[in-house]
Amino acid sequence: MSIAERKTREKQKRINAILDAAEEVFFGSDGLTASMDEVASLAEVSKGTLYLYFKNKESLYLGIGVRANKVALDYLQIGINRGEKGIDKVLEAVKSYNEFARKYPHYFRLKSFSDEIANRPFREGSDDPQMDLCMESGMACGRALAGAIESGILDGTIRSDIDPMTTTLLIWSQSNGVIKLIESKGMHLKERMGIDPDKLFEAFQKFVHRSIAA
Amino acid sequence: MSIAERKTREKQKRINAILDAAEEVFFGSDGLTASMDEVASLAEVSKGTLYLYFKNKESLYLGIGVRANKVALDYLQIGINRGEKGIDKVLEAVKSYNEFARKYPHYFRLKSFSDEIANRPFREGSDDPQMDLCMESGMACGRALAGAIESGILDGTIRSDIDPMTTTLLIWSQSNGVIKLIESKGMHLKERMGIDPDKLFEAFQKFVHRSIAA
DNA sequence: GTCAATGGTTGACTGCCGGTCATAATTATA
DNA sequence: TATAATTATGACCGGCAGTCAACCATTGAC
Repeated sequence: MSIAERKTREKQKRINAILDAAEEVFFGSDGLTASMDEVASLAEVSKGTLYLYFKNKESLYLGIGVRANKVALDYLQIGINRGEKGIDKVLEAVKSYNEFARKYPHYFRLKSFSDEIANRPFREGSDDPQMDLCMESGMACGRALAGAIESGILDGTIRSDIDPMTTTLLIWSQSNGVIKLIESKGMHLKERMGIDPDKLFEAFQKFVHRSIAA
Repeated sequence: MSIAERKTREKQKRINAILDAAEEVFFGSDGLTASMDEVASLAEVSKGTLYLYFKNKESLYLGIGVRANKVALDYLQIGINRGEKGIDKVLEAVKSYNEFARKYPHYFRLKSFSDEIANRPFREGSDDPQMDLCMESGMACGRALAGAIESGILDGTIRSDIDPMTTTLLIWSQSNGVIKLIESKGMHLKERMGIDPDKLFEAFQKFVHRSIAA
């Protein structure tokens, strides 16, 4: 160990420092002024070095996307553990995921963004390691939810005439859609339509419950 | 009429020509090479003129977003008319909206994008007419769906213990989420998860049906 | 301790693109 | 026809993503 290992460790430190800087710049007060030069200077690294660790700007976004996915997974897991029966696990997971989106709106936005580019058509052998990391961490979220649904079918709290995989995808994408709406409409919801965001999400949970409960 | 009217008509022609060019450039073979210079040259207009009719690039996107919203509304309406009872109207509308997204993937993508910027926080008095047009055309879609839901509650095919407005928002955002997933995962769905996109959407319709049917 | 060699780091530089503006052409008005 | 108003032009500017030839530090051999 020692030499080579220390190098790897230092490299990882560098990468993390760069990602820290990138988050600060990309999520900073004014999201428009997000230049690579700024990230470089904030990470106390030259621009060349930046491009040594990350293929391009998109790659940096994907790097943050990985972090976002990890936090999202944590939240999902918390929800899943909170629920007793399978159906509760699912509903709690969804609720917890919403809490994640509320608490880390930047992460949620970036997650959507990075999911989109990670799944972009016609990219088989990706030449960007961040891309693979991002996809893998994204799929982990899906697996967690799928596990909860399967457990619900097993313990009889979720109807058994549905395909677990299909249902996972549905609930996952629906959650993203609803949360995105809440995020983007923001205050407009309450002020111009008289709808409370929390109430809306509760309605979504009921909606899901009616659809999948045994 | 005559003079002033002719001017307005010609102006509108110009705007449409520019939007045609913009669509061709933005949606063209390689979406990456989408420069304003290119739009200008394709519209056979100087760059200055471009900025005479559209505030900036984003404004052009919004302009196309308006077109997208109009087509989407057409599809929704077709679905609504296809359904007999209220519940059928809703399910057919959703189905038809999915057909829209399949047939005009660019429009669907752009619709998401423009919805996002049109709803961006802290923009009250927008100084971009395209923005207002885009918002209005987007809301028209919501109203159409809301109408269908309300008719379903009235004719007893949709459960009456739900709030029409809330349900409209839910179904709308859920549809967007599911379609976006299908769009973005693309072939991955079938090839790597063995799931047929059409089957997935049918499952979504059933999901909705279970939740809102009386 | 010296000396390559390897791997890591730098920042000036390039090309491109969104957006502007002084000028020019065209059209309306008198 | 002369003048005013409107509409069109494209050279130009600033800024940014991404590159690259030169530079520096660490390492391991002798």
